[in-house]
Amino acid sequence: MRALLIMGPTASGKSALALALAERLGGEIVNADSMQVYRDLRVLTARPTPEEEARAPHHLYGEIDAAVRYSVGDWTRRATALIADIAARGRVPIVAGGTGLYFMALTEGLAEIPAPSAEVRAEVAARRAANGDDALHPWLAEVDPVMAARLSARDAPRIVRALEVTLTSGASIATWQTDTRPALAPEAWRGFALMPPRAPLYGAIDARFGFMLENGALEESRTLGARGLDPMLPCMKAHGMPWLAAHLRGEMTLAAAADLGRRDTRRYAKRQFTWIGNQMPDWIRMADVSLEARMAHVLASK
RNA sequence: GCCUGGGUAGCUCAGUUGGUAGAGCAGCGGAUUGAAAAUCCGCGUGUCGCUGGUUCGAUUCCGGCCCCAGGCA
Repeated sequence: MRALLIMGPTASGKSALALALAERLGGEIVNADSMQVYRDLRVLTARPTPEEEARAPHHLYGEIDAAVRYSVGDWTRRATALIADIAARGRVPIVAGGTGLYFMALTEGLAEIPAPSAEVRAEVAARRAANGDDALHPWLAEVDPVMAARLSARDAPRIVRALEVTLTSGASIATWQTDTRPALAPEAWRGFALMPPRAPLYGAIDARFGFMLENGALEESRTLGARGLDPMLPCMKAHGMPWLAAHLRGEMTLAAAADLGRRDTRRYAKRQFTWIGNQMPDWIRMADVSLEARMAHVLASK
């Protein structure tokens, strides 16, 4: 069975569409959202409810602890195996989520690169802590001029990654990345991108944040915050979490935290539109807004 | 009804002694190969309330009108 890939900006209704398709086609849903893989913030990350999960098989939702630094590589290996397994059982794999990089890893590929050694990671972290972020780019220019030229001097996460790979493997990450092959064959999938009008989507984002707060988002944040985890961990960066944490520390009002959470979410939606528009040229764009129209659209072109 | 203050970007405002205007926030465009809901790069998006007049030229000066906030009635 050909896999159906459903991408769209946050709050556009991906989960509802995936669920309706799964029920209609006998499908199983695979999560492609980098935050919904975590267990801790069910409400704040808009994960499907237990009732929704009971209506069709859901995979890769809420199974990772917030203390884990999950990655696109971890996800891609799991998702690829799951998609093959679902298809082998004669069911339709429906991959739904908003993380463009995850879909890209599936359809374009993710290079196999040796994991940086613990020693190198520690060395990079130590030098970063000692000399500051500004010292990272000059260092990269010494050991990997190609990547240094490619990256902005202020793009710390990518610079750190490039340093770690080069120092561990002895070869530039740019070299490793040239060997990239799709995890899914082109004929094995069909991609659909939800492209609703922007203004109403922003309205939905704003409204949803209020709904989240009314349904336990603040308590979730408090519980996660109480664990005292590194604020740089991915799960700690979920939209709203840093601001709600600041509010819980008494640094801002709940209203101010909510406004900032909404703003971050709107900006994220904009980046997702950009990703779809420029990284997913072959995906079928769907301007439809209603679930019925979207269902008809997908069923007609799958 | 009268007086005063104010109408400039989506919002809050600055400014132009007359040469079609700029900050913050919001927003927009782009990048994206193991943190990607991350991270980074780029961009003012404007009938200066409306309308006459003076002027080579008006958002700016003058007249009239409209709207908003106070105050006096």
